[in-house]
Amino acid sequence: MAQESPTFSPLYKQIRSLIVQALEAGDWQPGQTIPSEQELALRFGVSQGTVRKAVDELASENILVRKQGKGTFVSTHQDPRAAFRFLRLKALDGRLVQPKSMPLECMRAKAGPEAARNLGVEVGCPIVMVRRLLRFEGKPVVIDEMYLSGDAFPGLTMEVLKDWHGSLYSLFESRFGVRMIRAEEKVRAILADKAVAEVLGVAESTPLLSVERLAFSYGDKPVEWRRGLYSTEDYYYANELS
Amino acid sequence: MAQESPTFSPLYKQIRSLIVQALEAGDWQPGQTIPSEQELALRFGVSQGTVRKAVDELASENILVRKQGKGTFVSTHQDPRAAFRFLRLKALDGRLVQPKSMPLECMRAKAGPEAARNLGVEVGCPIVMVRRLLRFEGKPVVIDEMYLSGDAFPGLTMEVLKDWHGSLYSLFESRFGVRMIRAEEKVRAILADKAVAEVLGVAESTPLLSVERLAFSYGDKPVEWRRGLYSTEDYYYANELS
DNA sequence: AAGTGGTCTAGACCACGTC
DNA sequence: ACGTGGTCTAGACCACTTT
Repeated sequence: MAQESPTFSPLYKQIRSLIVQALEAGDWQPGQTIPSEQELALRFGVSQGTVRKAVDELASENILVRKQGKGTFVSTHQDPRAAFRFLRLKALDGRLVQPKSMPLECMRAKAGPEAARNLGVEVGCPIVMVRRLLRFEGKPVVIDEMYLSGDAFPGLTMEVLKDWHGSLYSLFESRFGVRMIRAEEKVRAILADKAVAEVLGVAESTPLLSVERLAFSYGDKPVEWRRGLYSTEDYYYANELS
Repeated sequence: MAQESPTFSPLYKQIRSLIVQALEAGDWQPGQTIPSEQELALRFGVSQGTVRKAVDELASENILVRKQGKGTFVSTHQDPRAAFRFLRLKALDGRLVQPKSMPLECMRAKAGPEAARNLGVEVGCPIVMVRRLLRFEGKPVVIDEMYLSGDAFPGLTMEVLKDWHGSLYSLFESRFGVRMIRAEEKVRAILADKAVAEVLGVAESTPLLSVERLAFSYGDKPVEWRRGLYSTEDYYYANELS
């Protein structure tokens, strides 16, 4: 037999790709259902079982959400329960608290070497820098500074940020069509400098978590690089190992 | 029809339980293969597809490992590549480094209220306390203090710890038959006190990660409660969000 | 060649939600 | 009653490893 599959890819992986392409193209919007498995099977010319395996994989990656009896939905950052997915903070007693975001600064700039490397663009490309404060139960807990590809976020201004009540990722999703799929975080411990201490309402030299995040959209494309400083006097960063 | 399934449980979940029971009973040892899907299907009187679904789930939880053409294996902490699973530290440049463990203290005691609550035992039950230092490339980076149910770890002494070259979890697995399946971690930032600073070779009041971990064995039984202090001058705590 | 897991199919039936 | 996803089956064939 000819060994004709050095790039062998199972059918369900190809179906998976087709579904992701449709999501990227905006054929199905966040929060809405996608066509039924039967219909997708017909459309793609495969059996329902093969579509099922593709959807299973996307559901396990939190890109789709299955609901028995109702259909399969495109996951959305609008869902308030999804907020914890990308902000792993819990109150010391384990409670999940919904933070409120307060923008501090929003400016357009050119990518420096570090931002360019992380975002996978050329040095000097247009980017947007956003600084904001997160309050939990009224108390400032997180200060974030993030860098976004300018091209992907036209018209992102201080006013837009101020008018938005919800998570940043739900703004990105609904206003700019940019959906965060996964992220990598690097956590270290640092000391609060004077400026940060003032904003967070803690003493200078208070220990803080430094959480550097690179967030990816479809196709593992990096679209956001951010660094957050977390005060962990009343909250902790929760993680699950398995 | 009678609504006879308030406690409905799919067949594959039951098969999953049977497999976990066999693992708990020690029928199949870490690193070894389990019987083939065909054989399990025969033994349990279900189709191969149902066994497959059960095994799929256990593989996704890192309890089993599938290897095409070879069989399905019981995962083991002996595998050096599995060390990162429960110790999420990488060098600043992203390299994975294999740490060396150095025991500092090992004593038996009675559970205080906090340890008892976390381990799910009565106050006063026998426990073992272990303190140890982790070195990465010669440098001290982590100091750990852990509490274990005394009953589950008979004969765990300083000598045993000193003689062991490998991860603690591989020692627990091979010598005591206790296998860690998953864990929850709470991460905060704290300041090094004088004693800790000395051991880690950093200045007093250096910011450190405080990583509190509760580790579970089969059946979500808590068996280890530990707190680690991580120096993040040369390493970071890596996490993947999705 | 034989044995393992991996993929794909087709069809039956169950559980859940909506009409 | 109907449509959706969820489970279960039986069988065929593919890809990988070992004998």
